[in-house]
Amino acid sequence: MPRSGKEARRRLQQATLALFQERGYDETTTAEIAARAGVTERTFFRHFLDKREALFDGEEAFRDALAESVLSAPRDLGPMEALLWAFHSVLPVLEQNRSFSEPRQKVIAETPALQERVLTKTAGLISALSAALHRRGVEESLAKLASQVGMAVFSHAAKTWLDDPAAGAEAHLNRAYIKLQRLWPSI
Amino acid sequence: MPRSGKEARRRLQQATLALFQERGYDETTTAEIAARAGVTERTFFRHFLDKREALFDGEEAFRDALAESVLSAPRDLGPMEALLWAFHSVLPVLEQNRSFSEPRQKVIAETPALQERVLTKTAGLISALSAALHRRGVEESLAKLASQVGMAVFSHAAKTWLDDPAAGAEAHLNRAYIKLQRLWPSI
DNA sequence: CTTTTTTTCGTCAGTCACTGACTATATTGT
DNA sequence: ACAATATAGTCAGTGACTGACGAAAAAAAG
Repeated sequence: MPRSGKEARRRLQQATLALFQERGYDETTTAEIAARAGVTERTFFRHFLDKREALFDGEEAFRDALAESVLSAPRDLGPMEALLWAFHSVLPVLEQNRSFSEPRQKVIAETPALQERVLTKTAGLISALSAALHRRGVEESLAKLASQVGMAVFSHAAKTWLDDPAAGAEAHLNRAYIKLQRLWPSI
Repeated sequence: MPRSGKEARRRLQQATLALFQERGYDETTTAEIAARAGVTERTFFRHFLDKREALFDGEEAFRDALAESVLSAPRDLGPMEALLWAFHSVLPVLEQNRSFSEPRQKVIAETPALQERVLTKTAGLISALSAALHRRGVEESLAKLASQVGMAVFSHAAKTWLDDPAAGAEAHLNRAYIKLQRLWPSI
């Protein structure tokens, strides 16, 4: 077993997903995960803060990319339009990781503890988006509201896309935004 | 010590909030909470599913009240208007529990684990609102989107109201909705 | 008021997530 | 080859949470 650091981390991620699929979250112990990855339980907790976090690696990079994208949006766009611009720009990342996201989503769907963590990750994304909008000159509380609404649209699109990938992520995102606009028929 | 069930439950809630205030969440043990409530640790876990839940008692009733209110809204109201109607109808509950909510909010603000639980409670509210809207004839995914947006408005109003109670909860809710509408200048 | 039934609680033993402190081994740079 | 650094193993411990069982109080039945 190579002591290369990042490889052990990858093996731990794979082992985590695999065991959660096979036995379920509650019936999987961190010791078992470590064992399958050819590593000690202590090493698991050096790479990940807790049992759940192994399934959410890379969210930090995704968050930063999203915030960067908001900042690089054309300056004449309003808050919601800037957010949509950013969402569209990260869709390739989604389509890239589909093979990993799909089984992950199934595990999460049947595990309340993991759903709870999804919510905090989403909250982190909202905070990052909100901060980015604020740096674009949007008033703080308005930026927060816009980010929450935007994330609702994006999450909705991501979900419908996972259920029906044929249409393409782009189309789902557009549809989600149209649905939102229907809430105010005057738009 | 009376073995009355609900009184022990109340003492456990009070002890939980008090100890979280004094020593912080992480430095408080469930055994200490139980001891202050004059009860055993085992009893704590009989009343509450986990260490966090003692701070979130009553949310279930609040959720049901909110959903009921959505269903009892005038039938000619659109989704967002029905939600706002429901929010306004539960504002008295908020103003009622202010003395309890205020210290609770402070503890939550400095405890990530509790913030995570807030998010799941909020998600539960959104689900209930969404189901209620769906029973009003709103298409399912649109109901979910509307509920997310609505909860964003309500949460925002609740927060600003806790920071500045002078204006009254009603005013804060109206202001929050106006802020949202500013996102689409054409409304 | 006594007996039976139900609810709530205490006790005990155990599992498992997670941490700190220390040591060992591999990797990197000189 | 040697020191410096990063990563992993070992060990002992804390604390949240659970299951099983018996005890005691409260409520219901007689």
